[in-house]
Amino acid sequence: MESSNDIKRQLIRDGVITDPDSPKGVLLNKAAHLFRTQGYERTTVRDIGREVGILPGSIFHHFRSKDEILRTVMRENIIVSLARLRMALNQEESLEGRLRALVRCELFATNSEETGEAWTVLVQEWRSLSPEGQQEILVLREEYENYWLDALETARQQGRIALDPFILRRLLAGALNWTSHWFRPDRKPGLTLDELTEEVLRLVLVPCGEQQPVSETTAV
Amino acid sequence: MESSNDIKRQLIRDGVITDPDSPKGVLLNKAAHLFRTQGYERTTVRDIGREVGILPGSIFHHFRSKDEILRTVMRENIIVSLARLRMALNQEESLEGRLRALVRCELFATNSEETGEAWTVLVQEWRSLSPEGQQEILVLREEYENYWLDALETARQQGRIALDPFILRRLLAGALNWTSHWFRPDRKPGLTLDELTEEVLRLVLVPCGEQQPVSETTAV
Amino acid sequence: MESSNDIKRQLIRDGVITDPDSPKGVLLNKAAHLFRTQGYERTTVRDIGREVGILPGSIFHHFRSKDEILRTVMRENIIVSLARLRMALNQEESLEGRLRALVRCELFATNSEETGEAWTVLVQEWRSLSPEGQQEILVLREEYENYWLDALETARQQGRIALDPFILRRLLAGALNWTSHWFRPDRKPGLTLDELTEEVLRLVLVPCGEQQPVSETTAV
Amino acid sequence: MESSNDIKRQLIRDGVITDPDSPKGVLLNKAAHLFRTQGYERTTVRDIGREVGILPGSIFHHFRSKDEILRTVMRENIIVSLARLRMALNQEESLEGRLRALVRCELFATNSEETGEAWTVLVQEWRSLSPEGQQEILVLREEYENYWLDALETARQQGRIALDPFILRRLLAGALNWTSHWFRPDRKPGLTLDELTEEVLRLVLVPCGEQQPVSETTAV
DNA sequence: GATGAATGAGTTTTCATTCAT
DNA sequence: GATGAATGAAAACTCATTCAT
Repeated sequence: MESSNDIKRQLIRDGVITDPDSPKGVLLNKAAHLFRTQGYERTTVRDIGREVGILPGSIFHHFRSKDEILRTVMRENIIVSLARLRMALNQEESLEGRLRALVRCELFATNSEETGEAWTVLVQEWRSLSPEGQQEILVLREEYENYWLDALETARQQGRIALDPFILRRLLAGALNWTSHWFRPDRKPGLTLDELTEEVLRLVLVPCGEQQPVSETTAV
Repeated sequence: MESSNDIKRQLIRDGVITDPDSPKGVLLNKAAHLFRTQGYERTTVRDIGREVGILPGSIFHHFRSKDEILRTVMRENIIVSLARLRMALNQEESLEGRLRALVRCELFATNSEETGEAWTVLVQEWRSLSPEGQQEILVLREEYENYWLDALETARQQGRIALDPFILRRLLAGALNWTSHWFRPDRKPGLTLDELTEEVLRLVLVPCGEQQPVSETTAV
Repeated sequence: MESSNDIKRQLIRDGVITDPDSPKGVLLNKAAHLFRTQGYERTTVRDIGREVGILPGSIFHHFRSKDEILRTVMRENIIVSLARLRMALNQEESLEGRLRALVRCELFATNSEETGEAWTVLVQEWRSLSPEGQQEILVLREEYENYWLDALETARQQGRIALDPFILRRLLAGALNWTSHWFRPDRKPGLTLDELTEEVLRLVLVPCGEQQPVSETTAV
Repeated sequence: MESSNDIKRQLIRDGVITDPDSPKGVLLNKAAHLFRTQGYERTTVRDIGREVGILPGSIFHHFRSKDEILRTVMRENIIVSLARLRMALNQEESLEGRLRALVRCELFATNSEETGEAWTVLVQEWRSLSPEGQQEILVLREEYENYWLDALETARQQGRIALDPFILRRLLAGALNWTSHWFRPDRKPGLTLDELTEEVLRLVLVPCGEQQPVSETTAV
C-alpha cells in the first residue's frame, strides 16, 4: 500500500475525486463520519453543517441534496479503493499473493482512517441510497466483486479452498465488513492490519500440500 | 430444533414474550418485518399501522413509543433464540456437536421465517435503539456470546481451530449475520440451512487428526 | 362551621351533590385533586382513571365528557360553599361578624381538605370550562358575590372600610384565593385558619372609633 | 417609571433580552398575549404561527420547543421588571416611597401593555413550565421577593403595617396579581394605575401617627 | 359497570430544502 | 459562497371519546 497515497493524489489531480482539503472535501469527510457513527437517516444536514462550521442552508451550495452527499461519499470511496485494489493485484502473480491483496485491501478500505468511514457507509447505508444512486455505484461494485470471484475460482481449481467460491466470498464479505465494529488498528498494542490479514488467510486457505476437493455444495 | 415450537409456546404461556396471535403480537411481527426490510428509521408508524390495519395513533395503545417497539422486537427475539440455543447445547456433548449447534442456531435465528426478521433487526438497527434499550438487551447478549467463547476456547485447546477464539468469533459473527443479505433457505432448489451450517463448520474446524497449535496472534 | 358537615350530609341526602363515598364521588375528588395540582388541561382522563383504579374508557360510564367532570366539581363545590356561607351569615347580625363569616368561609372553601381542591379549581380553571358550563355556574357565583358586596357596602356606609367596596372585594378575592398557594392550615405549629381570618380582618377593617370617609376613588 | 424605556433599550442593546422588533421578539410578544388570554396549554404553536404570520414549523427555527417560548417570555419579563424595580427603589429614600414603588411596579408589571401579558403568564402558567425552566426563573424571583420583604420588615419596625410582613406580602401578592383579571387601566374614564396604587397603600399602611404594634401572629 | 381495542382529530416537532439579502 | 428566515410535508405522539364484548 506504499503508493496508495500516490493513487489518491493522482485521482484528485484528475478531478475524479474531491480534494479532501477543499471545503467540499472537508464536508464529505465529516459527513462520512457522521453517516458511519449515526447512520444516514439519523444524520441531519444540521449535524453536518455544525461539524463543518457552516449553516445548514449553505450545504446546498455544494450539493444538490443530502442524497447526493451520500452518493458522492460512496462513489469516491469505491473509486479509490478499486484503484488501490487494481494496483495491488497488478503487483501479485501468485494465487496466495492475490488473495492476500484482496483481503488486505478490503480490511484497509474498511478500517483505515482515510476510507474506513466511507466504506462502512457504503456497506451499511446501501438501502438509504436512492435508486439512481444505487445504479451508479453498482457498476463499480461489480468490477470489484469480479476480482474476488476470479481469485477464489482459481483457488478452488487448485484445491486451496474448501468451499464453493460464491459462498465463501459471501461469508468473507460479512466477516471482513464486520471488522469495522470491533477491529481497532490504531490501538497499540494490538492486532495490526497485516496480522489480521494473515489470520483471515489462515482461516480461508487450505494449507499447501493438503489440498482437498471442494465440497459438492454449490451456491444459491 | 425439533421442539423449538414448544420452547416458544412455553415462553408465551409464561408471559415472557408476547403471544404472536394477540393484536400486540401481530403488530410486533409486522413491525419486525418492516424494520428488517426498510430499516427502523425509514419505517414510519404509519407504515406499521397500515400493515396491521389500524390507524397510526392506535399503535400507542400498545406501545409507548416507536423505540419501545424496536426494543420489544429485539428483546423477545433474543430471549427465544437464547432459549433455543440453551436447549440445543444441552443435547450436545461433543465439541463438534456444540459448535454445530451454535452455528446452526445463529443461522436459524438470522434466517428463519420466524425470528429472522427480528434477529437482523437486532444486529442492524442496534444504533437506532435508545441507550436504555441497549442496556436492557446487552445483558442477554452477554450470555449468548459466552456460549460461543466457551466452545471456541475448548476447540482451541483441542487444536481444532486455527485462530484465536476471540478473533474467530468476531469473524464468524460477521459472516453469519451477513447471511441475511444473501441466503434464501426457502428458495428451492438451493442451499439448505443444514448444508450452510456444514459449510461454515468446514471453514472453521481443522479436520480431526490434523490439529495444529493456534497461531500466536491474540485478540485486540 | 360546626354544622358544616350536617349541611353537606343534607345536600347529599337530597341528591343535590354526589356522595363522596360513591364511585362517582371518589372520581370527582380525585379529579379535583389532579385538576388543582396539574391543571385541567394537563390532566388526562388516563390520569384520572389511574388514580381511581379504572381504565380511561370506563370514566365515560359516569360522565359524558371530561368537561362534565370539571363542571360537576365546580358546581357541587360552589353549592356546598354557598350553603355554608348562607348558614354562617344567618347566624351573624353584626357587620363585623358578617365580614368575619365571609372571610372565614372563603378561606375555608379555598383551603379545607374537603373543598379546597375544588374551590381552587373553580377559580383557576375557569377558562377551561365550556361556555355552557360557565353559564350554569355563573348564576351561583352571582349570589355568592352579592353577599360580599352587600356587606362591604354596609361597611362603607359605616366608615369601617377605607376603600371602595368593589375595588376592595377584588383585592380581597385575589388575596384570599392566593392563600391556596402558600397557606397550610394542617401544618402544626403554624397559622390556623381562624388566625388568618383575623389577620385579614385587621387589614380590611378600620378600627372602630376611627372611621373615616371612604376615598372618592370609585371602581372600574 | 419615566426612564423605563431607557432601561429596556439598554437591556436589548446588551443582548440580555430579545429585540421586540426582531422576528423572534415579535413571536415572543404574540405568544405572551396568547398565553395570557388562552392559557399556555390551550395555545397551540399553530395559533402562535398564525398570529405571527409564519407556518407552525418555522417557530422551531427560533425556539427549540414550546416550553422554551414560555420560559423566554417569563425570563425576559422578570428581568425587565426587576430592572425597573431596582431603578425605582434607587430613587426613593422614604419608607412610604419605597412601598409605593413596589406596589406601583408590580401593578405596572401585571397590567401594562408592555409587560402585563408576560407577567400574568409568569404568575398563572408557572405550573406549565418545565422543572429546568422553573429553576432558572426562581433565582430572579428570589431577588424580587427580597425587596418586598425588606421594605415590609422596615415598615413593621416603624409600626406602619398591622400584619406580619410575610403574611402581608402573600396577601398582597395575591391581590396585586389578581388585578390582571379585572383592572383595565386603558379604559377611560376609570381607575388609573396611580390611583389603584394609592388605594392599595391606603389598605396596607397604618396612617402616620397611629402606629400600632404588629399582631403577635407570625407566618407559617 | 368494566375492559381492551380502536378511532380521529389534534398536537408538537423534525428536517430537507429554498431563497432573498 | 454564506446567512437567516422561512417553507411544507411528514414525522411521532396525545388524548378524549366510542363501542363490542
